[in-house]
Amino acid sequence: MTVRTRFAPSPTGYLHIGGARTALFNWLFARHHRGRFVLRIEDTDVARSTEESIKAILDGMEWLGLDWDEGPYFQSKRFEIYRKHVDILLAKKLAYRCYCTPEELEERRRKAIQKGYPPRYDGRCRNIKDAPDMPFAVRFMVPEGTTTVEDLIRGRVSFDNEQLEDFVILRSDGTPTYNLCVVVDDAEMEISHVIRGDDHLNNTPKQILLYRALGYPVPFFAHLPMILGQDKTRLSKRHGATSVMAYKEMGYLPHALVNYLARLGWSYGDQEVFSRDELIEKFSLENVGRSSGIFNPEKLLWLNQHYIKNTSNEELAELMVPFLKTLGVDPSGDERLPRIVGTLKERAKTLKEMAEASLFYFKDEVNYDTSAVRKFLTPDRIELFELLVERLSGVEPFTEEGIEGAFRSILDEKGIKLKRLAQPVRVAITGRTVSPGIFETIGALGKERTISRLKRAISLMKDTNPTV
RNA sequence: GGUCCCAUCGUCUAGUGGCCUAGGACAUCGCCCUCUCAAGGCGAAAACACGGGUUCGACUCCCGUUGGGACCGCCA
Repeated sequence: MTVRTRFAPSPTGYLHIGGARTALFNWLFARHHRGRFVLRIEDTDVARSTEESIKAILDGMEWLGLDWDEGPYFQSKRFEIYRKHVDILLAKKLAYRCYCTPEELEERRRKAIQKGYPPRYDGRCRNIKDAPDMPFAVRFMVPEGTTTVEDLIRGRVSFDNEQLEDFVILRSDGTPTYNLCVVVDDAEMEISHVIRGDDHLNNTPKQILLYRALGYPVPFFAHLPMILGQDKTRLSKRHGATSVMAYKEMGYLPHALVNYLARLGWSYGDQEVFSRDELIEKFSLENVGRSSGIFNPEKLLWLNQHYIKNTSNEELAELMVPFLKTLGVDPSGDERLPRIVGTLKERAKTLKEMAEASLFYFKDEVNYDTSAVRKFLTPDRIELFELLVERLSGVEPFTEEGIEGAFRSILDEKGIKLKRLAQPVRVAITGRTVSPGIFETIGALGKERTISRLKRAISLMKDTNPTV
């Protein structure tokens, strides 16, 4: 049997963290088994579905590298197929027309809750005659008995059919509902494994009943635990960024998010870091946990930092360009970029952070931190700086080793510690007290710029009444 | 309210009856390294929700309690 999985989002918003993980697990399962991964857009709710949302979901999938083999299929274009299935059920007397109006149902539901009864449809239209002129919905006739879900993650879960009401499969406006569409599509698209969120477990018996009524084979089910926010409630906007694309904008690497999401609910011994191929190779439903997990942004951040650190300078240079541009820097043609990135990548948690930290390399005017200047750019270092300018000018080629040599020669002569010289120089060329290593910073900045910044600092120090 | 699911450090988790004095990772704290900040290294603190069984022996199996979550729509 070839494995076929699917991701079936409804386009009523962006691709969020929870959806992305569901998509990822389906994708991993399909790839692991060399099966097919299908994308299907569940847009039967015409009122709430939007084009932007479809695009947002596709963009998110693409960014994460979750490529699909078939689709996207759109349920809105398959209404005829669903109608046909409803007719079959109607003909087999496994479904019936219901003439109750939504208002009546709402009223009855309200009363039931008030009296403490379960708010369930009572099946009153089961045996009434068809009235051709009246608007109707179609309900599935739930048989008596027990329905058991054989879940690959939860095990065997049984439901008493009495708990299932005769649910609507076709609305009075002629559009089909979720439970019907999902079954028809999964059956027709020959989905072998339905891997989805825990929140669908309670729908599963209804769907199994539908598969049977329609004469379709029942697929395997696997219900993934939910992802919760810090307060243990279902992850939502209140918990901060939940849109996948928001993470792109914040400077996350797609694979960091993939790695993080994979480990939220799934594990492989003590291993935390997985390449894409490793994930595919090692993923299995057996190692998916059963309890819901809390989304932990700090661990994601750590993974992001880890991957930034381990990405090549060239690649990072390219990834950082859009972030620089939004900061007003156009680095195109600047050959220093890979090297600059190299000095920053050990200490950046996001691409955005890295871009911000790199600004001093590009701006002609150093943005001085006043208290740093006051503390480190004092007149007693003028001589040291002049000496450094002289030595640095003689360094050719301008390599890190050469730069360090220039520094060391001064330190030896003056009998001072590197600290004495490095901090003021750092302030002079970056404007602040925190930066990458001083030699690599100077190397990446370049000879001309370094010397001009040192000279500018010297004149600042000479100025008894400096304005910075 | 009814039904269903879940329960190991703050968080993600390892653990499938003796290997557990419960392991790893993030976060936290300390030390080392050091030109600042990071990174890195070393170390510390930190958990089997509770109560009953079953068993020679339970984190592991069963039951209950408690707690959390989901679903109960002519939403998906």
